[in-house]
This record gives sequence, C-alpha cells and structure tokens, in this order.
Amino acid sequence: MQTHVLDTLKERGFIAQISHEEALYEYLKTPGVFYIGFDPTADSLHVGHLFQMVLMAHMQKAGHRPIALLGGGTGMVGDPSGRTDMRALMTPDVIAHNVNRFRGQMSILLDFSEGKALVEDNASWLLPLNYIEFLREIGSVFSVNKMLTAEAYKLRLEKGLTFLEFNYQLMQAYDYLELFRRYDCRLQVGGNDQWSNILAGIDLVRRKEQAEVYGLTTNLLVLASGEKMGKSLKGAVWLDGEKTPPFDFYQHWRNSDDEMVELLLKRLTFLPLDEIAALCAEEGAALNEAKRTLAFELTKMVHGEATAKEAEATAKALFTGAGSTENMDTYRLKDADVGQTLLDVLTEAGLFPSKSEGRRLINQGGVQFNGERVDDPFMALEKDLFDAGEAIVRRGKKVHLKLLLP
RNA sequence: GGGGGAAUACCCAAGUGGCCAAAGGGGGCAGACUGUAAAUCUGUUGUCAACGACUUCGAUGGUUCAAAUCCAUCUUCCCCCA
Repeated sequence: MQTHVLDTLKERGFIAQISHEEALYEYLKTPGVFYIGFDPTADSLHVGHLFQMVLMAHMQKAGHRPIALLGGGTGMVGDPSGRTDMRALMTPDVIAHNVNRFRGQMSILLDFSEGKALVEDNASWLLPLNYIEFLREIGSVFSVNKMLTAEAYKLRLEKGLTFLEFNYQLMQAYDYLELFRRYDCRLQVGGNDQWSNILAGIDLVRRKEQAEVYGLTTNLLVLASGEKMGKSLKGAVWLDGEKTPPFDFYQHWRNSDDEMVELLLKRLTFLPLDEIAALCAEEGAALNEAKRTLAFELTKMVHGEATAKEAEATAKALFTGAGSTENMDTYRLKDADVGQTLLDVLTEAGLFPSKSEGRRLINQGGVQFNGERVDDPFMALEKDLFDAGEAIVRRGKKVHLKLLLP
C-alpha cells in the first residue's frame, strides 16, 4: 500500500500542528481539496514560498487538488499576526500585478492541466463584499473576546492594532468558507504563524455550514540561529531569474548551514529519504556533497536542468579554478572606462555600492584583480591588465565579476 | 474631546547648545581561521575630488557666532482620562 501523504509530510518534516488528525487521515484517503494562501507582498515568490509549493506538489501527487489562494483581497488589509508594526498598505494595482506574477510561478511545481490545481484570488469575492451584509453574516459569529486572547494578537495589543488589521482574521476565515462552498475545500494549510487564522476559518465553516473541515500548519523554515530563511547577501532570494540570477540562487543553497542541509533536502526536494539520509550521513567537509546536491536539485526545479548545470559549472570554475567562467556575471567596459581607476569602474559596474564602500573594501584587502589582491583603489585599468580581453575581479570570497574590454 | 509622551543612520537605541557623521547593541560587509559551513577573533559600516569638504537626527520656518539638542507651526505614532 502506498504511503499516506500525511505520513510522507511528517517524515519529511513539514508538519507542525494538525487540527483533527484522525479525521484528516480519513479525509485524505480519497482525493480531497486543500488550499494555501499566499500574500502578494512582492512581485515574485521567494524561497520561503517554495517550501509551501513543494508541499502542494506532494499533495497533488497523492491525488489531491491544490488551490493556491492569492491574497489579492487580504493583501489590501495586511496580516498583523506576529508582527510588531503595521504592514505598509499596498495599492490595488500593485497587488493585482503581483498576483499575476505569482500565478505564473506557481506552475513551476504544480500541474494546472484539467483543473488538477487552481489559482484563485480572493479579491474576486472580498472586494465586492457589502460591509453591512458581511458584518451580519460573518461578523456576528466571531467573538472579540476570543480573538483578543489569541497569541497572535498579544504583541499587537501592547503596540497598538488598528481595526483594519483586526479584520484580517475574519477575511481569512471567510476565504475558507468561500472555498468550501465553491470547491468543497476541506483543508487549509499554512505556516505555523497562521494557526489561529486557520482555526478561525474552521470554526466559521462549522458554524455556517455545519461541516467539519481541517487545518494543518507547517514548521516555518528557520535557520539554526532562528533567523528566517530566504534572505541572503542581496536580500530575499527570489524564484524569478531576473531578480535573483540562477547562479546566485544556486549559491544560496550551496552555502547552507551544515545543520540545515538535511532539513532542506527533505523539505524542498523530492529526493527519496534514504538517498538524503545517505548524503547527510557524512560529516564535516564531506557534507559539501549534500549541499551541492541540494543546490543543484533546487536550481533544476526552478530554472531547469540546463541552467542548473551551468550554475554548477560556474561555481566549480570560481571556487576550484577548474571549469569555465562562461556564466559568470560580466561587465563590459565602455570605451571611456579604459584607463580609469579601478574604483570608479567597479562602482559603475555595481560591484561596489558606493565609492566609499569600494575604498573600504580595497583598503581592507577584500578585492582581488586576476587573483592578485588590490591595494590601490586608484589603480588605472589599462588594456595590458587584461588577458585575452578579459579580467576577473573578486570581491570578498564569493562575489566574482568578469570584466571585458570594449 | 482633554492631558501627557515619542519621532535619531538598515533595525533597536543613547545623545537634550559647541568635544556629534552622532555612544552601544543587532544586522551587513571585509580580514584571519575553515570546508564556498557554523562558531570565534579583528576591522569596518553617510557621501565625495578624503588628514579636508559636503549632506544627515519626522517636516517647515526661526533664535544663536554655533542646533540632533532651544522656540513656533505642521505631520505621524503611543499612553492616560472622557
């Protein structure tokens, strides 16, 4: 008999809490419908979302129907859960733009053919809501007393919470009700910080429809240090190759903490558990093999195999000296750049955020030109410094840039 | 509606007339050590034509030789009372 999908998820470390475990096991024995909400707070999904997408993919493989609910409507309000300050409000057209981008990226992992998965935008039912009707139908079954006791609001009760944000939970609960009515959706999945919002939805469906629906939360992806995952050198790591080049994406995973590798492999890749166990049985430097696998698999998943191989080859070239430098970031000098100082050109090329910063880096020995440490920020970039029209500049250990003569 | 506070760099947070480009912490970046890891130690963290200059302390005006610091107005947020 095939492994129950909940067991799969458990084994791979996804699950934090389940609302009605027994009943959910039963429900998922036959094809079911479930949803996960995504806040359209940026114009691309990032690696934090990847985790939820992988979960959806596992579920879909097990025969269930995922609904990715984009919060085009809830995004107009902003979830106060676990936040100490109010989220900046986004304008409707920005939200609509983001929703569109998300829609496209979802298909990386989900099969949308023949309605096997759906993307919904809650703007379609939240925006037309009539205030008084909503209050009468939905607002009447919520207890403010109860909401106030929720952990999620504790922080905000001290710092201040606007009525706008306080409504978020009602809206999310209403989403669940709506999806239940439309698609007979009986499971909501979310990060563990969504627990009280999910419970509110379960409650609402029970009261309005006398039906039992379920909730499941996932462990948030956090670093061993407790830091949230998904940030790196240049901020968030996006799935969009324009915003985060595939090579940077690859490097992000390649540089994972030792302690995180196994967890990440389990939760973000589809590699069999025994294979993962074997990779991670190694200790110390040998763990790098597991990191390479992680980076490769994920880059392949998001950007395709060919691109993943390129990224791998580039990494090899940069860090071991073997392989090609073909896919390295490059900057072609302009005619006027020749003979200018290294500082000026590299700032122009974006390797330094400012000239001051560039000077600092150089003075601290953080910049190399063709393998030689640079000690003079004003070194002139003459043609004879280039070998076959190109030169490699390195900032720190990991940032490389290939300069090309005009 | 009344009264009282607060706004400082990426974040938290000192500073309440010149010694302030602004303490401290976090974060970031770099160096050493390593395994492209973590931890640790060190340096650094407004900009620039750089032992100097310029622009910054919610906004705008003012007082002063001199303002993050004093005054006025405005904006936003918080707290207490109603």
